[in-house]
Amino acid sequence: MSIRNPKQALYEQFAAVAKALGNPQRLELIEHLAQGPRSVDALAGKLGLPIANVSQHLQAMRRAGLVTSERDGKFINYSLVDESVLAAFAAVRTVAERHSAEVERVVRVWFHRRDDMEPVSREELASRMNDGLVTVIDVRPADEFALGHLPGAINVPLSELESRLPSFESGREIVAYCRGPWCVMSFEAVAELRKRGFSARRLEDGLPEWKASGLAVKCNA
Amino acid sequence: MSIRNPKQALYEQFAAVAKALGNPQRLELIEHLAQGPRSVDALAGKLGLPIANVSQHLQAMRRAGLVTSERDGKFINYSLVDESVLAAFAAVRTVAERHSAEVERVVRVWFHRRDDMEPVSREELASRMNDGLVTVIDVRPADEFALGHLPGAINVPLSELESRLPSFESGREIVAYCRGPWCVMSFEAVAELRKRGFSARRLEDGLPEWKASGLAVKCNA
DNA sequence: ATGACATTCAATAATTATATTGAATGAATT
DNA sequence: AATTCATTCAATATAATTATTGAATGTCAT
Repeated sequence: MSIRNPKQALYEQFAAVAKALGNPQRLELIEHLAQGPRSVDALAGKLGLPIANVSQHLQAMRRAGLVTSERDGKFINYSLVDESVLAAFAAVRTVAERHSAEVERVVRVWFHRRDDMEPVSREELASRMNDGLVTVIDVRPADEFALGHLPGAINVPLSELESRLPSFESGREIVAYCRGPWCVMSFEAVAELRKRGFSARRLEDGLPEWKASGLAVKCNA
Repeated sequence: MSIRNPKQALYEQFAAVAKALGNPQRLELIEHLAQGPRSVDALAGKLGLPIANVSQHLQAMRRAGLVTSERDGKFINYSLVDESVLAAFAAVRTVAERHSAEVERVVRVWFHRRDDMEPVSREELASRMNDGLVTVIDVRPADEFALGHLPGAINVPLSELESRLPSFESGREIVAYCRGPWCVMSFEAVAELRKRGFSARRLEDGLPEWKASGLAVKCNA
């Protein structure tokens, strides 16, 4: 590394952070890490990528100051360094959402009509849960649910949704949530539920954002 | 480009935005564009880079949806697409500031003691300006000053600071600002002023943040 | 100690990013 | 129409990123 002036040195540091965010796999890793600490192995399983590859990505993120790691027996658990990483991800997403026609197109093509998917705000959901007016389903896999979920939510992994449909009260509104604002699982759940005649909506964003806004989270540990 | 699932497609879009932020030159361009629209030529002059190089960076940013361009005669003026780009830059900076020991080191080495450089908040400056208690100097070059500055600020480009020192009232506090939170010019101005016995501080952040927070801006155009 | 397992390291190949150069384009001026 | 000037394009060389493979490291259980 050559001698630089301070301005360049700072810009390089900032660019290093942005660069660490500048890869689709790493963003997906961040979304998973936003749920809580995870081992390399668990992350590799979730993303369907080779372990060595995930390890390299995690190390790159550690170098940039996005994640930290801690050994726990045979496992090494990575976690996000703090909420500022999620805030940066969100800010990047905002730029993309506002300006990239491609994002709009993808959302529209895969999720049909955007207004059909108008989400429930956290505040609205919190108050309707208090009044007992709504069934909240967490469509993430069981292992992620166990590590933290909305109090009162029931875990209905997407793969089990169809088989568990008969157990839902038909008049009652259902709100689904998953990992985050662009996690496809809650979109798919809502689409499926509506096809079967249920009144269903998504929660805005996902569990990490719920947690970040100071609302209660329950955990099975 | 291969066929992807929607999740991958979205992550790729988000990553493209982060990637466009992931280069020190481009970040510096963003800081300049935060002051207002600029031509390729003007930007190249400010950064001291070849015009073709700057043109390529700007095109990369345009592809990612960070900037737009508009022809004005011989010139093509680029501008930031909106404040969300600055918000993303700020979020990235926050991650870097919190977690990168290197940033801290650079700041400390070049700016001596960090607490010496405690900035004035926008609110505080606004009220003290109202009371007429403070001299506000804009240490950016004259061309940037002309395109917008704090009302009541006087333009003292860093290069002219020394020769204009005698014109400053010695009892009065001086607040310096420049392009943004990490723009070195205001740090240097404050250091110089203090060396000469003046009471001087920096404004937190710079002009774009002042503007973004809804405070008035004056312009010579 | 030995084997099992999670992770990292090292080496490689393929892809992508970046800087540089000079030519091409397109708008204004003469 | 010829010139000037800002910008872009095209071609190239260099460097950085990414995925992949298999070996190495470190921890736990037996």
